Amino acid sequence: MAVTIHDVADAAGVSIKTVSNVVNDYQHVRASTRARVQEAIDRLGYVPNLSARQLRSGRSNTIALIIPYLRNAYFAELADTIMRTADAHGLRVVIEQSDGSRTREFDFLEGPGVRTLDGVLFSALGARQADAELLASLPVPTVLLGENILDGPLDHVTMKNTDGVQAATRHLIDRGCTRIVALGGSRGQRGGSGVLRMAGYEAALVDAGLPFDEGLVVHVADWFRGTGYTAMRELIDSGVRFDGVVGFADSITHGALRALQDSGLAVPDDVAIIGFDDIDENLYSLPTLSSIDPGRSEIAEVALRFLVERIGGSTEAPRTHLAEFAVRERQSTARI
Amino acid sequence: MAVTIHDVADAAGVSIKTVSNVVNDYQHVRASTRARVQEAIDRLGYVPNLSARQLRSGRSNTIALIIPYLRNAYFAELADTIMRTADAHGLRVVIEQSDGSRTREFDFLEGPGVRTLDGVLFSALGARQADAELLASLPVPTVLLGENILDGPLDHVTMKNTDGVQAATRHLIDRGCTRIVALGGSRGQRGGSGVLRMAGYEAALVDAGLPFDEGLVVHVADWFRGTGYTAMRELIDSGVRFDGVVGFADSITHGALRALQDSGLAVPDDVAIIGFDDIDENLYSLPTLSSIDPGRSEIAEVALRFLVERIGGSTEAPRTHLAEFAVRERQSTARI
DNA sequence: GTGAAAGCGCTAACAT
DNA sequence: ATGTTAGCGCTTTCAC
Repeated sequence: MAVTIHDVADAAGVSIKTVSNVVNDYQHVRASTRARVQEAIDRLGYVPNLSARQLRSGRSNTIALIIPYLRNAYFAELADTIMRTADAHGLRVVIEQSDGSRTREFDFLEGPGVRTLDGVLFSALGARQADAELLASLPVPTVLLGENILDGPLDHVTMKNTDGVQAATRHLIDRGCTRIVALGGSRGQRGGSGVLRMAGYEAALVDAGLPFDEGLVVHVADWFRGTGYTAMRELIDSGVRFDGVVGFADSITHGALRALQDSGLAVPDDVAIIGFDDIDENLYSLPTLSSIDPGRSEIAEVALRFLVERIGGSTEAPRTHLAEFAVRERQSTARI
Repeated sequence: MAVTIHDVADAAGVSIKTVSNVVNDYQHVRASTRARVQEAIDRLGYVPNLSARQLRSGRSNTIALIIPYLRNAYFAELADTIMRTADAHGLRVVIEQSDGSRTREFDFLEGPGVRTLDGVLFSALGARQADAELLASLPVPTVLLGENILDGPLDHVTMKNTDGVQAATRHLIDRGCTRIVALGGSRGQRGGSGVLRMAGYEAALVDAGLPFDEGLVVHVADWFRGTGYTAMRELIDSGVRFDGVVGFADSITHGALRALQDSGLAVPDDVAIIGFDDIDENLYSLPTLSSIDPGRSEIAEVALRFLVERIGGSTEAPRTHLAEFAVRERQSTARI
């Protein structure tokens, strides 16, 4: 059997309360007592039982991060950033993959596992605006990342989807592009990132006095590389002409880039292309991929700050924070 | 306060034991009783408290996966595969990032958090052969993934590093390459994957009667894209001539690919290049990257099977399993 | 500054 | 087939 607080107490000749005080860095413990207890802890190799601590205190110092897919580089990089930021708050992070399924999202959010957590960061993909009410009655503090549910009952930290894509589109226009493909527009729900990003595309066209051509809008069902590849191949094969592409996620944009090249189109000479997310891969692809940096570390920092405040009992009205974005210019949109 | 088993028992007019029996799908419960209890559970919205269950039973149905870096696509894809496999065993997975640091690895393995877990899958990077003894006395069942500690006290599931790189090198030789760079050889410890892969490279040269040239061996400190890029640039700038590259990890190989192209070398015409890991990115790079598929799903399946057996109390002698590999031929090594 | 006692919610051992 | 009881290891409350 493992060493318990009682064993330490016996060995040090004190009560378990005193051992607990030492373990938890309680201030008012006589130095000599503390030393004696610490010696016993070290000698016996005592390690506190977190299950017991959690059952009693109701706190686990652990939060969950719900994301759709770990294989998607954007989410893997987000998870990494969040884990490191959480570390600084003394919080551990467990990652849940939802596969973008609303059912899986809520199975987790309402299941027994979530109650062992101090809070949740929820990057929703399946959940909709209509689920706002369900989100209002979750058992633990939750902060939303990403889109889909706007003006909901929860703190919400995300990126400037519309402004970012508008800047990306303007970047292509400034470069001389006039027929720009919007890759990743989704027929999806109001408030989904596909829709928000589409708005940025349209706004940039309006600003520049360029016509909006429905034939340049490519819808996709998901954001895997292969989906971007297939969609771009089909567009090219359909005979549509264009000189720029703004991809709504780097993953599909890399697929599209490859499709352009397979079709004999030179990038950026024939077609300039820019993505969104600024994943590590962009720095080493051929050509390197211009992208919108959505401010991942700002998102991680603010989301954790909000969550820690809620865990601490804050009952402020729900807040929304949009991280600053930046255009990262690389070879795929270089001037010829 | 949350609804407890007592509340349900009162509501259903039974004892807490009966509620527990229903919740845990114990067979010998009268159908009518079960229905009554279930109704109370649903009506009250009872959800079991996992902390209490774990404290009492000593089981959490959760395992940890320790990996160096989530940002590295190989590990992100491995984590995904393992999470899905674990799901089928009814196990949850928490991911720990070690940054490849021995200290971080052992801080976790010997810390309080690990005792709340039923087992650990440990992809060691910092730990060494010399740590074998420490690994023998871990508090929970642990299965090793990857290299570094061979013939240790634990079950060990990994890939055919030597055979895989030997096949990759032979693939280049078959294609006509005679001066092949080994990218990723490490001066590291005996048993590290860099060393094992290096052995495969040398074996293939011997088989083919090709000379071993130390000048074609490039050492790297880590496996990030940028490291591969820099190392390849330096090699090229040094004036060494070569017509093939076998990269010991896809990440550094993608960096090297980009460096070749930046230096005006055509792939595969001037230089053929093959990697190791078979990450998703290989399918969409320009050119697509040939690679060794190390058998990730087999690794995940066997590792979980071993771990589940150990959790079940198996005291068999430590086993080693090497997954089958496969050469995935793509454009980067296509015959001209 | 330290101790005694209670009890978090559950499962397991033993009754019946 | 169901009930009773004990106790997992800890933190918390209240004494002193």
